[in-house]
Amino acid sequence: MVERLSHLDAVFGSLSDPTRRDILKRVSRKSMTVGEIATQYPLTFAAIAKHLNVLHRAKLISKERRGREQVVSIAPDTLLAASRYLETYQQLWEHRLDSLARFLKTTSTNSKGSR
Amino acid sequence: MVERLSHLDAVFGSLSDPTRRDILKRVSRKSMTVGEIATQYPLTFAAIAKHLNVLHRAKLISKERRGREQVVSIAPDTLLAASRYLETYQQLWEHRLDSLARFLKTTSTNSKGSR
DNA sequence: CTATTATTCAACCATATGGTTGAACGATTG
DNA sequence: CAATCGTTCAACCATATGGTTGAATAATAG
Repeated sequence: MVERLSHLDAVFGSLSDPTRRDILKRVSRKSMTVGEIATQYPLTFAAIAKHLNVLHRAKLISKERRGREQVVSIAPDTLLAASRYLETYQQLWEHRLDSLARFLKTTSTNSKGSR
Repeated sequence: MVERLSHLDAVFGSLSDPTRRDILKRVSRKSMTVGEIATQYPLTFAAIAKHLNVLHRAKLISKERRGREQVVSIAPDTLLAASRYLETYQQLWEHRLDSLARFLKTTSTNSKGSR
């Protein structure tokens, strides 16, 4: 099921860093080991490991040990939840705009161009 | 069109705080003054003003002076951009899952009636 | 002009974050 | 077992963040 809502802190916090978004992009195309990921950036191995921890705590990725390597994969459900969250806002303001449109329509037929 | 990509840092960073998400929720229903918003939280006026600044820099809200008050409204386009961004990830992994499904299908027809 | 209301700015504090280096751990290879 | 490869952990540093209080500004009311 969808996690407690405060989980969104971690999800959006993770997404606020460009390196982490880039890691997520790469991993969403193809699962990669921690080492493979680390070579793609001008940062230390440890820095990348930290970013992966952040993504893991937010449940945006999953890790699976394969021999001595650790394979990182994307965790689609969490992204879906975040996306759904933003959609609710869209619905809210779309509803508002609709209401405004209706309001303008009814008042313009009613009023004599006041204000 | 859609803002420079580093803008996403600010957008997701803004969304990572529960107070700011709540402000956004309230404002998405109805435009409010800074003062009205501030009374809704157990924080100082200044703290709320800071949160509004963060949201404003991320272009998630807009402010408009009305007399001595400042009216805060939601800025739908930015939310839409963030939502679209997450959707591209969904598409990426959906594509991956589709590919996997096709792969499994073709390999099973190749083999001798497995399953 | 003065007072009042609404908001912003500035200085400060505590904690979180993103980065580093170097040591430690876990699994495989010889 | 020892050596090695891949990864994690710990300590540390600089800067960012979220909060406070108190002073300063902006617009209206008297």
